[in-house]
Amino acid sequence: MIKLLLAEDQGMMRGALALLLGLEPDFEIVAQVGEGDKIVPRALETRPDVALLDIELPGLSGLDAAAALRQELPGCHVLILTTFGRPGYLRRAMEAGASGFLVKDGPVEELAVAVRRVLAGERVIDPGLAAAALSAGPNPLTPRERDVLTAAVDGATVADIAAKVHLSPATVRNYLSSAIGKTQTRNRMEAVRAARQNGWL
Amino acid sequence: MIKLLLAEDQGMMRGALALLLGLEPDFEIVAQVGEGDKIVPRALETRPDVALLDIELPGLSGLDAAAALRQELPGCHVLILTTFGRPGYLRRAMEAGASGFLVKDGPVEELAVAVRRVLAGERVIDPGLAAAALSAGPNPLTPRERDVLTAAVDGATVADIAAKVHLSPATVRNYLSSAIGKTQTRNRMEAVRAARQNGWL
DNA sequence: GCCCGCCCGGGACAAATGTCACCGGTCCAG
DNA sequence: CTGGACCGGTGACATTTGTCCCGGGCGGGC
Repeated sequence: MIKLLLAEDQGMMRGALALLLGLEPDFEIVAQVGEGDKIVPRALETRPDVALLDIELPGLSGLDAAAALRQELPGCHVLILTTFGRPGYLRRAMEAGASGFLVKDGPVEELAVAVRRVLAGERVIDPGLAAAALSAGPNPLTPRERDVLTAAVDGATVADIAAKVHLSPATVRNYLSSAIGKTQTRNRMEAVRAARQNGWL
Repeated sequence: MIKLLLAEDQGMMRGALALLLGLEPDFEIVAQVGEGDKIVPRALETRPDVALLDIELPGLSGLDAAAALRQELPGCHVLILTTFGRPGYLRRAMEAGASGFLVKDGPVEELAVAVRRVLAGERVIDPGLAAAALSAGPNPLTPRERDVLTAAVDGATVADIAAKVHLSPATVRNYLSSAIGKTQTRNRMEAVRAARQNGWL
């Protein structure tokens, strides 16, 4: 019996996947969670063989949870299941020790076969996505530039960002400028967009 | 036998829901589509009793498709199924003649009961969402303000927007200013964010 | 007919933004 | 120990953005 943990915030998706995977005769869903910070505790309780993790989760990110999980429960394979096939996500997933990376666009049948292949020790990654991740290169943004950029989402002013990050407005503008330069964009919004696109956020 | 059409762009979600609904003994999925502009043609072929439509779809929006569907196939009930419970979406769905409005956050079990209730002539709407839709009021943005705002997403400059919408830069700034005023925000990005939030986009 | 809302534009002005040069400090690698 | 990267900050500058004037035109409702 293959024991599965399923982490996904959208209730309907979670329920549907759980039902679906439950139909496989040798699968057993031992835990379902909707928040990232419950992944590790529930995993320690239930000792799954494979953890299916979404990335965008309330609380802890699925990527961070994956890293923690590999620490706490090395026998548990991690399969990332996400809406967005962003190069930086894939890179971070691999660095976090994930065994596979699936996008939700694909057919459902992929899911069960991916679980089995991961359990067999294989790595499951979309070839096109792997190429994109390599061609995009590593994250060029420094931690501070990331902080400032993430604080700049949905139109915060320089003063807002400065307050959020506890920096001088002048410094914030410098970081924004350098981030804009590194992303080869023309303003902060294009920069956050580009950084998001690449999974650098 | 209740015949269903399922429109959803995310392959995994679509497949999972199809399998799930297929388990109900009296349900039959007669069509699955991943693009909005295929909804009406497929519906005309297969004559479903209920159409389950996502809103954000490539091609035609699920809301526009709903309106068209009500025209072409009045006997078919429309059930909107969306990630975002935005007030303006609900309003537009009702205006388009939808019989129900579900958010994907809820449990899967809701889905089948919603389909049955819709078929029984009932309307299925989250009460909290209905209240939000009423309290938010109707869309205050004029068509041009909407155009300019949607062209302003992801950080386009005034010149970019002007080119996209075929307007003078000065006019664009005027529309942006009035949109910012109506949304009670401080800059264009906050305005698009607020407009999005309310489903006014 | 007249008002009103929407459309399209211009000009002027203050504020915000993006860029650049420059400062000092820490810390790490060669 | 020296160069280089990152951090935090300042000041000056040009550009962009947001606001408030103004103008004219079109169409619908009372």
